Amino acid sequence: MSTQAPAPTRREQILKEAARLFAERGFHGVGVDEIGAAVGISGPGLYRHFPGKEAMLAELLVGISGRLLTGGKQRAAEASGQERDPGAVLDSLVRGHIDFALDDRPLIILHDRELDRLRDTDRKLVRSLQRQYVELWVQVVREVHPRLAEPEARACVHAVFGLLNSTPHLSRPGALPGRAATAELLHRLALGAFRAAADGSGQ
Amino acid sequence: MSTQAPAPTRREQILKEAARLFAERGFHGVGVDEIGAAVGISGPGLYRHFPGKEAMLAELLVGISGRLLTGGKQRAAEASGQERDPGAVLDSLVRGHIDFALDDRPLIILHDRELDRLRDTDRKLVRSLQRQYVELWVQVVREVHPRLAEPEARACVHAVFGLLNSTPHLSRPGALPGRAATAELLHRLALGAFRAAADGSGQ
DNA sequence: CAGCGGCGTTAGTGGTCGTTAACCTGGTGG
DNA sequence: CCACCAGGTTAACGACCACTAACGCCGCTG
Repeated sequence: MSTQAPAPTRREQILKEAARLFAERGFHGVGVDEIGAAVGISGPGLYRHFPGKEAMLAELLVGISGRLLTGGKQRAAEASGQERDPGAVLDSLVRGHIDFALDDRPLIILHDRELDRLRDTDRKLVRSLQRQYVELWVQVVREVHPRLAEPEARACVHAVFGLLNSTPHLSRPGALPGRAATAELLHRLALGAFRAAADGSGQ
Repeated sequence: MSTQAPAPTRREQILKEAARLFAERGFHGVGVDEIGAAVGISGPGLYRHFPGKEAMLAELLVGISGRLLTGGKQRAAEASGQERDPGAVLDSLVRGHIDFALDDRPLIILHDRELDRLRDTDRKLVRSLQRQYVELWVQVVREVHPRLAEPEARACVHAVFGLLNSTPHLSRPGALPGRAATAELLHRLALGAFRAAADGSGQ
């Protein structure tokens, strides 16, 4: 890869540590002094980089929602030469989401846990990005499984997100098989769930 | 049914409202005055019923973990006449968990979100109950799908919990099909996920 | 070399929150 | 009728916390 960790800026350090702490103890459970200490500066020094504690959370949530969406759009687009194969697109979406869940565990946790701590305007933005991401999935799922009506497809997508996002919640990471095996397992679980939902009431 | 809502005691009112508020805004995000106001008394009056705010959370989490476990044990036991059918047991476990997730949404949310706000002793108790519940599922899943090794089965169970617990997270309940339809859909998703995981790498 | 702006620091400050203290009140049993 | 107790009340206290103020250091740039 050409991107070789180009010396993380202070802002990025702060965001990374804030994400970890917020995920561990909750937004209200972490003080600014702790965040500062985690990057080697203390307390109010953070205000040289962010206008406030909530701004950090907002940037984290907008960031991850945006990256999920753009990643999803990209995968949906690049797999669509003429004669696009919907199954391959869904496959790619699932794999991309799994990579996210396994590599950015704190962000995935924050993403559906601390959304309500945002100001109205930020929360609306994040929700909009999340909604677009869901709709992207719904569309692809319905191409692969045309028997699924739209509300059912949307419910399935939400449920599968719950499935894919479940791994970060495990306290000790050692409880899982290796990363590759876990990814493969989640992949099978997700696709199997969609297929079972689409196979109608007759099993 | 013979149980016809036998006049909820004050303690029960408090627990119910506290569960709702904790689920909405997080343990640290809710003040004791709000909890009091939600049941018509104000602030410190709660201390006639609980030794502190954390005791409410502890009772909620121990309560739900315990009820999940005893419910699961019961279902596993009653389905096991001689010639027990593992598929039916798993079916029953899934249905029972879905009922819980759909009927006690706040508790399900708290259950995997605010565990870390407990004192050591309470947290250990809850974790122990959760672990037993997981192991119960793992055992049944491996009877139904013997090809699954134990670590994989455990990972699958965690993931399916994530799937089943995903519905409470949806902000507006109106986004789903009716309760029965949602339950049926979740049931198919869960069993389909297990089956797909067990069907090995060949799809 | 002067000055200035980025990036810290420490010392407050106002507000919130969990908890305790002290007091009140209506029903109940001796 | 009186004592008591369960279950409230309001007032206050101490800790904590996000944020601001005032100041200091240091590497640029002109």
